[in-house]
This record gives sequence, structure tokens and C-alpha cells, in this order.
Amino acid sequence: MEKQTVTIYDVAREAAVSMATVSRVVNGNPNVKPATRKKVLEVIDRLDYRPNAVARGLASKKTTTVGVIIPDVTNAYFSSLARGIDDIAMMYKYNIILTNSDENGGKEVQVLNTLMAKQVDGIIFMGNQVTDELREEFKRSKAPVVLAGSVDAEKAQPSVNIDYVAAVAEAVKNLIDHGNQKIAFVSGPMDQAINHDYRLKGYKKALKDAGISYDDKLVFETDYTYKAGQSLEPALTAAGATAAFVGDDELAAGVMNGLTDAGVDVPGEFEVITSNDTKLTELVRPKMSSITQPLYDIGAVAMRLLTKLMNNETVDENTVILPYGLMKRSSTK
Amino acid sequence: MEKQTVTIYDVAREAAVSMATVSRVVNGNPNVKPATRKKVLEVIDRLDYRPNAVARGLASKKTTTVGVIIPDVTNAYFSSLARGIDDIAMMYKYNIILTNSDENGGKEVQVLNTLMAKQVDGIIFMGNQVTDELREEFKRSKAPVVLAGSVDAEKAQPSVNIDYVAAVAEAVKNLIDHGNQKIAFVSGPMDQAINHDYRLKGYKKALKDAGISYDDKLVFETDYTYKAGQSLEPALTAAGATAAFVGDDELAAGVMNGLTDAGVDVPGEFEVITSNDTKLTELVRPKMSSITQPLYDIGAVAMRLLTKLMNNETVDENTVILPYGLMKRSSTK
DNA sequence: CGCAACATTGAAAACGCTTTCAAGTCAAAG
DNA sequence: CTTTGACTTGAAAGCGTTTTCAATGTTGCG
Repeated sequence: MEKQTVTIYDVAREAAVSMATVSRVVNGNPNVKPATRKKVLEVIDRLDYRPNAVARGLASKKTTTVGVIIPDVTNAYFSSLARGIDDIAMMYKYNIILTNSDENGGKEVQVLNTLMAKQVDGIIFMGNQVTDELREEFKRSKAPVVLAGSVDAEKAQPSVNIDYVAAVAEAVKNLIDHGNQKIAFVSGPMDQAINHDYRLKGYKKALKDAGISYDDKLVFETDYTYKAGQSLEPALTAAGATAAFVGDDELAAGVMNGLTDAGVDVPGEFEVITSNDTKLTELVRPKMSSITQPLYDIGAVAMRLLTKLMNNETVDENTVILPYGLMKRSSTK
Repeated sequence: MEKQTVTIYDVAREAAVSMATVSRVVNGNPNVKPATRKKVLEVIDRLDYRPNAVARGLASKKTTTVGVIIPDVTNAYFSSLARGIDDIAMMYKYNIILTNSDENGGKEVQVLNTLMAKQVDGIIFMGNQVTDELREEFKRSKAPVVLAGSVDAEKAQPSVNIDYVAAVAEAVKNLIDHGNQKIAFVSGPMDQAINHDYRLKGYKKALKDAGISYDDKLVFETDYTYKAGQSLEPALTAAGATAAFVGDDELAAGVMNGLTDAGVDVPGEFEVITSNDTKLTELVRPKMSSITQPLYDIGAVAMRLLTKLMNNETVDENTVILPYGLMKRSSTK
């Protein structure tokens, strides 16, 4: 009843050659006489032979699949990177094992281990924080690991990012240039390196450059959800803020809509600038000004870098920094 | 230089037992004397032995990974399903190989083949159209295939969906009840079954039930993008439509924003109702009324169904229909 | 025509694990 | 003290490829 699978052995027999020869033609090895190649190809076609990738993986120690750890596919920022990753992966004949981590350290470690057990040829990690434990796991992995749109303070792993500090500083400076003195810093969990080591640093830098003193009452730490942003309005108003830099687009949309719904005019009375330049920025009204990041490219470049690493090619620069920009839309003056 | 991998053989030697026994303890086989189990476990821990899933897959003919074909991870509707799929997959110890198809038939077939080559234990397909060729491939697959949020007119494959015809009919009826006579039907490519065989059918049904005659000048076929929706305004106005049913949220956001930007008041002068109830509906202003679908659950249930199929359990119903609803927000009266 | 050099091929050993089957162990039962 | 049946264990045969190494065929040239 079970469908019979045809193996390389069957092909060899039918074509009256050895398995080695069949293997050669399947893998495009040039050391095969054209006539034999043709004969084998015909049999392969006739028998509808499909090489078993698992067996191939065991024998060759290469699985042509890479693991991708993503906080949440549902998040526009990360799914954009994921798309870039998958496209390039496909281009280089790799497949992607995608797993959501919810940025949960324990889950990340566990997932990483199952990926390694599955003998992936490489790993791309996305997440706002690289814990010590995770870093250790990365080190013992024999498959190369590259971080995409994710920072590691230790810079131990190859990665591709933008210059978050500079980008945020520029965004905040923009707000300052518009005359704002009390600028809120709204971000996700402050225990994530991306927030406290990069974004906050850029925020402080901009303030300092402008001679504005830092006030931690203007720092709002929440989780990355629309709702969280939406319910921030009272606090924002109470703190006397007239503008905000927000670390995530969905969160920013929440902040902005919360403000608007409460009757605060954006950007008239309150300016908002966000970080990720996902589609969302264009959908909301007013459209959100944002730091621009080459989302797709961050993923694509990360994957490309990974292919080089997997191929043992020497790469000139392990940590690549892509250019960012500032896109003025309608949530700032 | 290359890190040495420790195999089941090493463990067997160190623990002075056979590979079979090690295999048993690793797999939780109860037929092992507690004392031996303990001894083996200690060695495993000491050597930091990690079973090689590829070898395991070859020997057992099970890879504990399932293939997932998705039009585009970047699309909120499908990424929500994907999240549901992955969560349940993880719960059942499966991993997901995720590949974007762009709804391109050729790519879908190709991807399906590489998935099968990788010996996935099952496949979940998402896409708005199942071509004949694809259907053939599904049939020859020895791994079970289930469709998630995707229809196949032939109903040849197990699937989980909502009742699109009824849902759309109800949405359109709602528009009719508000006094609209000229209701636009805005959808993606009409050659996709989901559009012409389901949504359009529901649309026509609602019209018919209300005694309104069908006018194909009110049917707008575009692609599923925000921009496409946005640029539809002139045509919509020209056709004299006062309301629209839209088949995709991002597209709907475009339609609505295009209207608003052109000075048309939504919902005052023009009502819009959309289909997928993704996060987007809450982000835009006015918030969009929508058919509600249990997105996450569609994915989750599909994956659960797949686990049963992979396990050869008998399932009572191959095609499961989940409940839908109608959520009135602010883009309808 | 003989030989070196190169092109083709096949045999068989991995790859790391699961699984079948037979054998060995041991305690309870007779 | 044997027998029986339930437990435990190990040997070895796969699983479907890749890959090494040696063998065999060919071709070009002096």
C-alpha cells in the first residue's frame, strides 16, 4: 500500500551503472561520459527518481537548510527581514527552518539546540537581546551564526545592522530642531541591549548635543504592542512631553492613535517619530515619520553573509552596517 | 580543528552497553533497567552527546519537520496563520520549513518538490489557488497535505477554513442594510478560486437576496497591495459606488485611505468592510469593520489536523470550517 | 607499437541512528 | 531444582547517499 520509493540503487541497476555514477550525474559532476550521463538521466526520468535529501545530508554532512530564529513572524519588522532571508536562501538553494522565540531566552536556547540537532548548515538569529547563555551556545555551534537586525554588545557574532545610536540621535535631533524640549523616549523592555545600549544612548547623545538635560521621567518602558502604546497617552501628557521617539512601529501607531483619540493633535501638539519604517507607517493617519532601514536588505545581506561563512569563504567584514535614513511623513512638523 | 562530534557509538562504548540500549534511553523506551538508564544518562551528560536528527531521520523515516508554503510572510493574514501553525508544531515537537511562494504556481510546485525531497512528514499549504498541477503533486506526495485558510474547489485535500461564501454574503448584506445599492467588490486576481468561486459568489448571493442586480462594473480586480487600493479611488467614485467589500486588509486600508485622502468621508459617504481582521483594521482611522476570522486558530487547527494525519489517526472530518463573525468598527455605519 | 597521462567507472566504506530478532537473565511458579 | 515467562540486552542489518581509491579504458605521441 505504501508508495514504493525509488532509490539511487534502482536507478543504477536499471541503467547498468554503479551508484557512484548515478550520484555523479545527479550532482552534476563533470567526470561522466556524456553517453552515460544521458543514459542515466533517461532512467532517472523514467523511474521518476528523487534523491532523498536526508540520506544525502547524512552522507555529505550538509543539509542545505539554515535555521532562523525570529521573535514573532507576526511582527512586520521581523517578517520583512525574514522575507529577505528566505529569498536569498532560495537563491542559493537553501531552505529555512523558521521558529518563533517570543524573545524568550529559554525558548531561544532550546530552539537553537534543536536546530543544531537537525544539522542546519547555518543559523540566523533575530532578537533584541543576546543573553550570555545564548552567546555560549553560539560559540559551541559548528554552524556559523549571524545576527540580523539584532545587536550583541560583545560583537562576538557576525551581524548586519544599521547604526542604531546614530539613527536614533538623528531622529531625536530632528525633534529638537522643531523646538521640542521635552521629548519622550518610548521603548520596549529596557533590559534589551537594543534599547538601553543603543537607542537610549542615541537619545541621550542628541539631548546632550543640544544641551538638554536628561530626565528619566521621560523614559517610558513598555512592551512592543499596539495596546501598550495606546494606553500611554495620559502618562505622556502628564509628563509634559511634546514629542516622542518610539522604538517600534506598532507601538508607535498605538502611541499616536492614543494621543489622537484623546484629542491631542499630531503633529500640531505632539510629534511622533518611529524606528522601523515598516508598511504600517504609511497606513496610519497621520503617516508616521520614521528612521528608515533597508529591512529586506538586512535580511538579504545577513543570509548572503551566512552563505559565505558556510562556504568557508573569507569575508572582509564580519559586522556589516547598512545605511539608515530619516523619512519625514506627517507625524512630525 | 573541526569540532569532533560525539556519536551514539561513543556513548555506548563509554557506558559499556550497546548502541541499541543507548538508543532506547534516548528515545524514552521503557524497556531499560533503571540502573542502566542512569548510567547511560550520565555518560550522555558527560560527553554532551546530542543525537543527530538527520541520521535519526534516515533510520526512522521520520524527520519531525513539516513544510509550510506561504504566499508571503510579510502579509499579516498569512503570518498570523503561520504563527498558529508554528506554535502547535512546536507543541508536538515538529519544526517548520517555511517558504514563500508569491502565489506563483511554478514556484509552488518547485518548492513542494524540494520539501518532499527533504522528507518532511507533512505539508501545510497556504495560497489562494490550487492549480491542477499542484493538486497532482499533492496526490503523489506520501506526506499528508492540509490547506490552511486556502480553498480548493475540488476539496481533494483536508483543509481548515471559514465559510467564505456565507461570510462575504453577510458582510455585503450588512452594507445593503445600511441603504447602499451600489456596492463595489474589490478583490485580488479573479483567477484565484478564493475570489471567483467564493467571495464573488457570496457577494452575488447577498445582492440577489436583496433583489439588487449584479453589475460587473462594480467589480474591481487588482493585486493585493496597499498602493493598488489607494489608487482605486477615482474608479470607485466614477462607478458611483457608495460602499465596498474588500478581500484583503492591506488592500482595504489602501482603498479607505485613498478615499479619505480624496476628501471622501468614510463611512459618511462611503462605507468599507474588509475580510481578514488582522491587526491593521485597528490601526487605521477610521478603524475598519471586518469579517472576523480566527486567524491564529486556522493555522493551529490545520497543524493539529496534520499531526493526526501524520500519525495515521482517523479523523472524523477532513475539511473543518471554523466560525466567522462580523466586527463593526468605524468604517461602516 | 608502446607507454604515459588522463578520463571513466565501480566497489565498498562510511555517515549516525533505529529496529528486528535472538539470546541471556532472573524471579516466581510448579 | 526446573520450567516459564517477563525483562533486558546486544548484534547486525538496514536507511539512501556521498566519497575515496583503485581499476580499467582511452588517447596522444614519440
